[in-house]
Amino acid sequence: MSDKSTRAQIVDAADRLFYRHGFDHTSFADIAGAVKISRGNFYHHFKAKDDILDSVIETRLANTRAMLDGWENASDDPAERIRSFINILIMNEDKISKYGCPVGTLSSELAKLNHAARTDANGLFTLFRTWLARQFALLGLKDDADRLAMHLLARSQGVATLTNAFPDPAFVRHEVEQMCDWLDRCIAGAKHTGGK
Amino acid sequence: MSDKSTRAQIVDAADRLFYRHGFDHTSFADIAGAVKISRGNFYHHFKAKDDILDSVIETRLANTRAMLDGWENASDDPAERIRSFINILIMNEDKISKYGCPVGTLSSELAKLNHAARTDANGLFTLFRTWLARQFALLGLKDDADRLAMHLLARSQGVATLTNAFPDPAFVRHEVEQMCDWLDRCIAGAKHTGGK
DNA sequence: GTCTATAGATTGATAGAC
DNA sequence: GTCTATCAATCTATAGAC
Repeated sequence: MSDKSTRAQIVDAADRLFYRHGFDHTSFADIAGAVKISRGNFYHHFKAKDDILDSVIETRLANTRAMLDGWENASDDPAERIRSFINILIMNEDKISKYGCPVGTLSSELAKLNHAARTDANGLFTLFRTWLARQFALLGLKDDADRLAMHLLARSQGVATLTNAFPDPAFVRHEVEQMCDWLDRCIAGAKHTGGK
Repeated sequence: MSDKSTRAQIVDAADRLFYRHGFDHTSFADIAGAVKISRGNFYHHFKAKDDILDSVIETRLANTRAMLDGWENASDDPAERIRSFINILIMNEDKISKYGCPVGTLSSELAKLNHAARTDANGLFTLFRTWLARQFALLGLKDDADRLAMHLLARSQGVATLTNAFPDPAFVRHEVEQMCDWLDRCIAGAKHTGGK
Protein backbone atom coordinates (compact mmCIF):
# COMPACT_ATOMS: atom_id res chain seq x y z
CA MET A 1 0.00 0.00 0.00
CA SER A 2 1.19 3.54 -0.71
CA ASP A 3 1.53 6.38 1.79
CA LYS A 4 -2.07 7.37 1.07
CA SER A 5 -3.28 5.84 4.25
CA THR A 6 -0.96 7.80 6.56
CA ARG A 7 -1.57 11.02 4.67
CA ALA A 8 -5.31 10.49 4.90
CA GLN A 9 -4.98 9.80 8.59
CA ILE A 10 -3.12 13.07 9.08
CA VAL A 11 -5.75 15.06 7.21
CA ASP A 12 -8.48 13.27 9.12
CA ALA A 13 -6.95 14.02 12.52
CA ALA A 14 -6.15 17.61 11.54
CA ASP A 15 -9.72 18.10 10.35
CA ARG A 16 -11.09 16.97 13.68
CA LEU A 17 -8.57 18.91 15.77
CA PHE A 18 -8.91 22.13 13.74
CA TYR A 19 -12.65 21.93 14.29
CA ARG A 20 -12.45 21.20 17.99
CA HIS A 21 -9.62 23.47 19.07
CA GLY A 22 -9.04 25.81 16.16
CA PHE A 23 -6.34 25.84 13.48
CA ASP A 24 -3.88 28.14 15.22
CA HIS A 25 -4.14 26.40 18.57
CA THR A 26 -3.56 22.94 17.08
CA SER A 27 0.13 22.04 16.97
CA PHE A 28 2.00 19.45 14.94
CA ALA A 29 2.57 17.61 18.18
CA ASP A 30 -1.20 17.40 18.70
CA ILE A 31 -1.80 15.95 15.24
CA ALA A 32 1.20 13.62 15.47
CA GLY A 33 -0.07 12.41 18.83
CA ALA A 34 -3.51 11.68 17.39
CA VAL A 35 -2.14 9.77 14.38
CA LYS A 36 0.64 8.21 16.46
CA ILE A 37 3.52 9.11 14.20
CA SER A 38 6.58 11.20 14.96
CA ARG A 39 6.68 14.91 14.25
CA GLY A 40 9.55 14.37 11.82
CA ASN A 41 7.56 11.95 9.68
CA PHE A 42 5.12 14.76 9.08
CA TYR A 43 7.21 16.59 6.61
CA HIS A 44 7.40 13.60 4.34
CA HIS A 45 3.70 14.12 3.65
CA PHE A 46 3.32 17.88 4.02
CA LYS A 47 5.81 20.67 3.56
CA ALA A 48 4.21 23.02 6.09
CA LYS A 49 1.28 23.42 8.43
CA ASP A 50 -0.52 25.60 5.91
CA ASP A 51 -0.43 22.73 3.43
CA ILE A 52 -2.32 20.56 5.91
CA LEU A 53 -4.92 23.30 6.25
CA ASP A 54 -5.28 23.42 2.47
CA SER A 55 -5.86 19.67 2.37
CA VAL A 56 -8.37 19.85 5.21
CA ILE A 57 -10.31 22.54 3.37
CA GLU A 58 -10.21 20.50 0.14
CA THR A 59 -11.55 17.50 2.01
CA ARG A 60 -14.33 19.55 3.59
CA LEU A 61 -15.24 21.00 0.20
CA ALA A 62 -15.47 17.51 -1.30
CA ASN A 63 -17.51 16.19 1.62
CA THR A 64 -19.86 19.16 1.43
CA ARG A 65 -20.36 18.70 -2.30
CA ALA A 66 -21.17 15.04 -1.70
CA MET A 67 -23.66 15.97 1.02
CA LEU A 68 -25.40 18.52 -1.21
CA ASP A 69 -25.51 16.02 -4.08
CA GLY A 70 -27.03 13.51 -1.69
CA TRP A 71 -29.80 15.90 -0.70
CA GLU A 72 -30.43 16.70 -4.34
CA ASN A 73 -30.80 13.03 -5.18
CA ALA A 74 -32.91 12.25 -2.13
CA SER A 75 -35.80 14.44 -3.21
CA ASP A 76 -37.19 16.15 -6.31
CA ASP A 77 -38.82 18.83 -4.18
CA PRO A 78 -36.53 21.86 -3.68
CA ALA A 79 -38.38 22.74 -0.47
CA GLU A 80 -37.61 19.31 0.95
CA ARG A 81 -33.96 19.75 -0.04
CA ILE A 82 -33.81 23.10 1.75
CA ARG A 83 -35.32 21.49 4.83
CA SER A 84 -32.44 19.01 4.71
CA PHE A 85 -30.12 21.98 5.06
CA ILE A 86 -32.11 23.50 7.91
CA ASN A 87 -32.13 20.19 9.75
CA ILE A 88 -28.32 20.00 9.99
CA LEU A 89 -28.75 22.11 13.09
CA ILE A 90 -30.62 19.27 14.74
CA MET A 91 -28.58 16.43 13.21
CA ASN A 92 -25.31 17.98 14.41
CA GLU A 93 -26.63 19.65 17.52
CA ASP A 94 -24.22 17.87 19.83
CA LYS A 95 -21.10 18.92 17.95
CA ILE A 96 -22.40 22.43 17.31
CA SER A 97 -23.12 23.01 20.98
CA LYS A 98 -19.56 21.96 21.78
CA TYR A 99 -17.55 23.45 18.92
CA GLY A 100 -19.86 25.67 16.86
CA CYS A 101 -20.40 25.41 13.11
CA PRO A 102 -17.28 24.04 11.36
CA VAL A 103 -17.78 26.41 8.43
CA GLY A 104 -18.46 29.58 10.39
CA THR A 105 -15.82 29.10 13.06
CA LEU A 106 -13.07 28.32 10.55
CA SER A 107 -14.08 31.32 8.46
CA SER A 108 -13.99 33.59 11.52
CA GLU A 109 -10.64 32.28 12.73
CA LEU A 110 -8.90 32.59 9.39
CA ALA A 111 -10.27 36.12 9.06
CA LYS A 112 -8.64 37.07 12.38
CA LEU A 113 -5.39 35.38 11.43
CA ASN A 114 -5.54 37.12 8.07
CA HIS A 115 -4.63 33.73 6.68
CA ALA A 116 -3.95 33.06 3.01
CA ALA A 117 -6.42 30.16 3.00
CA ARG A 118 -9.24 32.43 4.09
CA THR A 119 -10.75 32.66 0.61
CA ASP A 120 -10.63 28.89 0.16
CA ALA A 121 -12.37 28.39 3.50
CA ASN A 122 -15.09 30.86 2.52
CA GLY A 123 -15.63 28.62 -0.50
CA LEU A 124 -17.45 26.31 1.91
CA PHE A 125 -19.98 29.06 2.51
CA THR A 126 -20.20 29.68 -1.23
CA LEU A 127 -20.99 26.02 -1.82
CA PHE A 128 -24.05 26.24 0.45
CA ARG A 129 -24.95 29.69 -0.86
CA THR A 130 -25.10 28.73 -4.53
CA TRP A 131 -26.77 25.40 -3.80
CA LEU A 132 -29.50 27.06 -1.71
CA ALA A 133 -29.94 29.80 -4.29
CA ARG A 134 -30.49 27.16 -6.96
CA GLN A 135 -33.18 25.50 -4.87
CA PHE A 136 -34.95 28.84 -4.33
CA ALA A 137 -34.76 29.53 -8.07
CA LEU A 138 -36.39 26.15 -8.74
CA LEU A 139 -39.17 27.21 -6.40
CA GLY A 140 -39.91 30.16 -8.68
CA LEU A 141 -38.00 32.72 -6.60
CA LYS A 142 -35.29 33.37 -9.13
CA ASP A 143 -35.01 37.14 -8.55
CA ASP A 144 -34.50 36.78 -4.81
CA ALA A 145 -32.71 33.44 -4.85
CA ASP A 146 -29.31 34.62 -3.64
CA ARG A 147 -30.83 36.96 -1.09
CA LEU A 148 -32.96 34.17 0.36
CA ALA A 149 -29.97 31.83 0.39
CA MET A 150 -27.91 34.37 2.33
CA HIS A 151 -30.80 34.95 4.72
CA LEU A 152 -31.14 31.27 5.50
CA LEU A 153 -27.38 30.83 5.84
CA ALA A 154 -27.29 33.73 8.30
CA ARG A 155 -30.17 32.34 10.36
CA SER A 156 -28.41 28.99 10.52
CA GLN A 157 -25.08 30.54 11.50
CA GLY A 158 -26.67 32.62 14.22
CA VAL A 159 -28.39 29.62 15.77
CA ALA A 160 -25.08 27.72 15.69
CA THR A 161 -23.21 30.55 17.43
CA LEU A 162 -25.81 30.93 20.17
CA THR A 163 -26.17 27.18 20.65
CA ASN A 164 -22.44 27.07 21.18
CA ALA A 165 -22.77 29.74 23.89
CA PHE A 166 -26.04 28.46 25.41
CA PRO A 167 -26.66 24.79 24.61
CA ASP A 168 -30.44 24.27 24.59
CA PRO A 169 -32.25 21.70 22.42
CA ALA A 170 -35.54 23.57 22.79
CA PHE A 171 -34.00 26.72 21.33
CA VAL A 172 -32.63 24.86 18.32
CA ARG A 173 -35.90 23.02 17.73
CA HIS A 174 -37.90 26.22 17.88
CA GLU A 175 -35.58 28.11 15.54
CA VAL A 176 -35.61 25.22 13.06
CA GLU A 177 -39.41 25.25 13.10
CA GLN A 178 -39.40 28.99 12.50
CA MET A 179 -37.09 28.58 9.53
CA CYS A 180 -39.36 25.91 8.06
CA ASP A 181 -42.37 28.21 8.54
CA TRP A 182 -40.46 31.01 6.88
CA LEU A 183 -39.69 28.69 3.97
CA ASP A 184 -43.37 27.81 3.59
CA ARG A 185 -44.30 31.50 3.49
CA CYS A 186 -41.65 32.11 0.84
CA ILE A 187 -43.16 29.35 -1.30
CA ALA A 188 -46.70 30.61 -0.75
CA GLY A 189 -45.57 34.09 -1.81
CA ALA A 190 -43.93 32.67 -4.93
CA LYS A 191 -47.16 30.94 -5.99
CA HIS A 192 -49.15 34.19 -5.75
CA THR A 193 -46.86 36.05 -8.10
CA GLY A 194 -46.03 32.97 -10.16
CA GLY A 195 -49.14 33.19 -12.34
CA LYS A 196 -48.32 36.70 -13.49
CA MET B 1 -0.28 59.72 38.84
CA SER B 2 -0.69 56.06 39.74
CA ASP B 3 -0.08 53.07 37.49
CA LYS B 4 -3.69 53.22 36.38
CA SER B 5 -2.82 54.88 33.13
CA THR B 6 -0.39 52.19 31.97
CA ARG B 7 -2.68 49.43 33.14
CA ALA B 8 -5.58 51.00 31.27
CA GLN B 9 -3.43 51.28 28.17
CA ILE B 10 -2.58 47.58 28.37
CA VAL B 11 -6.22 46.58 28.70
CA ASP B 12 -7.15 48.92 25.89
CA ALA B 13 -4.51 47.54 23.53
CA ALA B 14 -5.32 43.95 24.51
CA ASP B 15 -9.01 44.57 23.90
CA ARG B 16 -8.31 45.82 20.39
CA LEU B 17 -5.79 43.09 19.54
CA PHE B 18 -7.92 40.26 20.98
CA TYR B 19 -10.76 41.48 18.79
CA ARG B 20 -8.69 41.87 15.65
CA HIS B 21 -6.46 38.81 15.83
CA GLY B 22 -7.98 36.61 18.50
CA PHE B 23 -6.94 35.99 22.10
CA ASP B 24 -4.72 32.97 21.53
CA HIS B 25 -2.91 34.47 18.57
CA THR B 26 -2.13 37.73 20.39
CA SER B 27 1.18 37.54 22.27
CA PHE B 28 2.55 39.66 25.09
CA ALA B 29 5.05 41.00 22.60
CA ASP B 30 2.17 42.24 20.42
CA ILE B 31 0.51 44.05 23.31
CA ALA B 32 3.80 45.40 24.63
CA GLY B 33 4.61 46.69 21.16
CA ALA B 34 1.27 48.45 20.91
CA VAL B 35 1.58 50.10 24.34
CA LYS B 36 5.31 50.66 23.86
CA ILE B 37 6.45 49.13 27.11
CA SER B 38 8.79 46.22 27.67
CA ARG B 39 7.51 42.70 28.09
CA GLY B 40 8.95 42.51 31.59
CA ASN B 41 7.00 45.53 32.76
CA PHE B 42 3.87 43.60 31.99
CA TYR B 43 3.97 41.42 35.02
CA HIS B 44 3.98 44.37 37.34
CA HIS B 45 0.40 45.02 36.22
CA PHE B 46 -0.84 41.51 35.44
CA LYS B 47 0.24 38.17 36.81
CA ALA B 48 -0.64 36.21 33.68
CA LYS B 49 -2.15 36.48 30.23
CA ASP B 50 -5.44 35.10 31.49
CA ASP B 51 -5.67 38.00 33.92
CA ILE B 52 -5.52 40.44 31.02
CA LEU B 53 -8.33 38.54 29.34
CA ASP B 54 -10.39 38.80 32.52
CA SER B 55 -9.84 42.55 32.59
CA VAL B 56 -10.72 42.89 28.93
CA ILE B 57 -13.97 41.01 29.49
CA GLU B 58 -14.76 43.15 32.54
CA THR B 59 -14.18 46.27 30.48
CA ARG B 60 -16.40 44.99 27.69
CA LEU B 61 -19.13 44.11 30.17
CA ALA B 62 -19.00 47.61 31.65
CA ASN B 63 -19.02 49.24 28.20
CA THR B 64 -21.93 47.09 27.10
CA ARG B 65 -23.92 47.94 30.21
CA ALA B 66 -23.28 51.62 29.57
CA MET B 67 -24.41 51.25 25.96
CA LEU B 68 -27.62 49.45 26.95
CA ASP B 69 -28.32 52.09 29.63
CA GLY B 70 -27.78 54.74 26.99
CA TRP B 71 -30.34 53.18 24.68
CA GLU B 72 -32.75 52.84 27.57
CA ASN B 73 -32.40 56.53 28.40
CA ALA B 74 -32.56 57.67 24.78
CA SER B 75 -36.13 56.46 24.26
CA ASP B 76 -39.18 55.44 26.26
CA ASP B 77 -40.34 53.19 23.43
CA PRO B 78 -39.06 49.62 23.82
CA ALA B 79 -39.40 49.08 20.06
CA GLU B 80 -37.12 52.02 19.41
CA ARG B 81 -34.62 50.63 21.92
CA ILE B 82 -34.64 47.26 20.17
CA ARG B 83 -34.06 49.02 16.87
CA SER B 84 -30.96 50.58 18.45
CA PHE B 85 -29.70 47.05 18.99
CA ILE B 86 -30.52 45.96 15.45
CA ASN B 87 -28.75 48.98 14.04
CA ILE B 88 -25.37 48.08 15.59
CA LEU B 89 -24.91 45.95 12.50
CA ILE B 90 -24.94 49.09 10.38
CA MET B 91 -23.11 51.32 12.86
CA ASN B 92 -20.23 48.84 13.19
CA GLU B 93 -20.41 47.41 9.70
CA ASP B 94 -16.81 48.25 8.89
CA LYS B 95 -15.34 46.49 11.90
CA ILE B 96 -17.73 43.56 11.63
CA SER B 97 -16.84 42.95 8.00
CA LYS B 98 -13.17 42.88 8.99
CA TYR B 99 -13.21 41.09 12.35
CA GLY B 100 -16.73 39.79 12.96
CA CYS B 101 -18.80 40.46 16.06
CA PRO B 102 -16.61 41.00 19.14
CA VAL B 103 -19.03 39.07 21.34
CA GLY B 104 -19.62 36.10 19.05
CA THR B 105 -16.03 35.61 17.92
CA LEU B 106 -14.65 35.75 21.47
CA SER B 107 -17.30 33.32 22.65
CA SER B 108 -16.46 30.91 19.82
CA GLU B 109 -12.73 31.13 20.37
CA LEU B 110 -12.88 30.56 24.11
CA ALA B 111 -15.19 27.59 23.52
CA LYS B 112 -12.56 26.00 21.26
CA LEU B 113 -9.78 26.77 23.71
CA ASN B 114 -11.95 25.36 26.49
CA HIS B 115 -10.85 28.46 28.38
CA ALA B 116 -11.77 29.18 31.99
CA ALA B 117 -13.03 32.65 31.07
CA ARG B 118 -15.55 31.19 28.66
CA THR B 119 -18.47 31.65 31.04
CA ASP B 120 -17.51 35.26 31.75
CA ALA B 121 -17.31 35.99 28.03
CA ASN B 122 -20.75 34.47 27.49
CA GLY B 123 -21.94 36.98 30.06
CA LEU B 124 -21.71 39.53 27.27
CA PHE B 125 -24.36 37.58 25.39
CA THR B 126 -26.42 37.31 28.56
CA LEU B 127 -26.31 41.08 28.97
CA PHE B 128 -27.92 41.58 25.55
CA ARG B 129 -30.24 38.64 26.06
CA THR B 130 -31.79 39.85 29.31
CA TRP B 131 -31.91 43.46 28.13
CA LEU B 132 -33.72 42.50 24.93
CA ALA B 133 -36.06 40.19 26.81
CA ARG B 134 -36.98 43.05 29.12
CA GLN B 135 -37.82 45.26 26.16
CA PHE B 136 -40.01 42.55 24.63
CA ALA B 137 -41.76 42.09 27.98
CA LEU B 138 -42.46 45.83 28.07
CA LEU B 139 -44.05 45.44 24.64
CA GLY B 140 -46.54 43.00 26.12
CA LEU B 141 -44.75 39.87 24.98
CA LYS B 142 -43.79 38.64 28.40
CA ASP B 143 -44.36 34.93 27.76
CA ASP B 144 -42.12 34.85 24.70
CA ALA B 145 -39.68 37.54 25.79
CA ASP B 146 -36.60 35.34 26.18
CA ARG B 147 -37.39 33.35 23.08
CA LEU B 148 -37.73 36.53 21.02
CA ALA B 149 -34.52 37.92 22.51
CA MET B 150 -32.62 34.76 21.54
CA HIS B 151 -34.12 34.86 18.07
CA LEU B 152 -33.00 38.43 17.49
CA LEU B 153 -29.55 37.74 18.94
CA ALA B 154 -29.19 34.78 16.61
CA ARG B 155 -30.26 36.78 13.56
CA SER B 156 -27.76 39.46 14.45
CA GLN B 157 -24.95 36.96 14.99
CA GLY B 158 -25.65 35.25 11.69
CA VAL B 159 -25.53 38.50 9.76
CA ALA B 160 -22.23 39.38 11.46
CA THR B 161 -20.66 36.02 10.58
CA LEU B 162 -21.72 36.20 6.94
CA THR B 163 -20.73 39.86 6.61
CA ASN B 164 -17.30 38.85 7.84
CA ALA B 165 -17.11 36.22 5.11
CA PHE B 166 -18.81 38.25 2.35
CA PRO B 167 -18.66 41.99 3.05
CA ASP B 168 -21.71 43.56 1.38
CA PRO B 169 -23.47 46.69 2.66
CA ALA B 170 -26.62 45.83 0.68
CA PHE B 171 -26.89 42.47 2.45
CA VAL B 172 -26.58 44.07 5.89
CA ARG B 173 -29.08 46.81 5.05
CA HIS B 174 -31.61 44.31 3.77
CA GLU B 175 -31.27 42.01 6.77
CA VAL B 176 -31.61 44.96 9.15
CA GLU B 177 -34.80 46.01 7.37
CA GLN B 178 -36.13 42.47 7.66
CA MET B 179 -35.41 42.42 11.36
CA CYS B 180 -37.24 45.71 11.83
CA ASP B 181 -40.20 44.35 9.87
CA TRP B 182 -40.16 41.24 12.01
CA LEU B 183 -40.19 43.44 15.12
CA ASP B 184 -43.20 45.37 13.83
CA ARG B 185 -45.07 42.12 13.22
CA CYS B 186 -44.25 40.98 16.75
CA ILE B 187 -45.70 44.19 18.15
CA ALA B 188 -48.80 43.97 15.95
CA GLY B 189 -49.33 40.40 17.16
CA ALA B 190 -48.96 41.51 20.78
CA LYS B 191 -51.65 44.19 20.35
CA HIS B 192 -54.14 41.65 19.00
CA THR B 193 -53.84 39.40 22.00
CA GLY B 194 -53.22 42.23 24.41
CA GLY B 195 -56.92 43.08 24.90
CA LYS B 196 -57.78 39.58 25.93
C1' DG C 1 7.28 51.65 37.89
C1' DT C 2 10.18 50.45 34.15
C1' DC C 3 13.82 48.24 32.29
C1' DT C 4 17.29 44.23 30.62
C1' DA C 5 18.44 39.59 30.80
C1' DT C 6 17.13 35.17 30.89
C1' DA C 7 14.86 30.84 32.12
C1' DG C 8 12.06 26.93 30.53
C1' DA C 9 8.76 25.17 27.51
C1' DT C 10 6.79 24.75 22.95
C1' DT C 11 6.49 26.04 18.31
C1' DG C 12 7.29 24.96 13.12
C1' DA C 13 10.73 23.00 10.48
C1' DT C 14 15.27 20.35 8.94
C1' DA C 15 18.96 16.69 8.61
C1' DG C 16 20.24 12.31 8.40
C1' DA C 17 20.21 7.28 10.16
C1' DC C 18 17.65 3.10 9.26
C1' DG D 1 8.33 5.66 4.82
C1' DT D 2 9.39 6.26 9.60
C1' DC D 3 12.29 7.40 13.01
C1' DT D 4 15.59 10.32 16.41
C1' DA D 5 18.03 14.32 17.13
C1' DT D 6 18.26 18.91 16.66
C1' DC D 7 17.78 23.96 15.20
C1' DA D 8 16.11 28.56 15.45
C1' DA D 9 12.32 31.20 16.70
C1' DT D 10 8.72 32.34 19.76
C1' DC D 11 6.03 31.85 23.75
C1' DT D 12 4.81 32.82 28.84
C1' DA D 13 6.90 33.98 32.86
C1' DT D 14 10.66 35.29 36.38
C1' DA D 15 14.72 37.71 38.57
C1' DG D 16 16.97 41.50 39.61
C1' DA D 17 19.25 46.16 38.37
C1' DC D 18 17.97 50.99 38.22
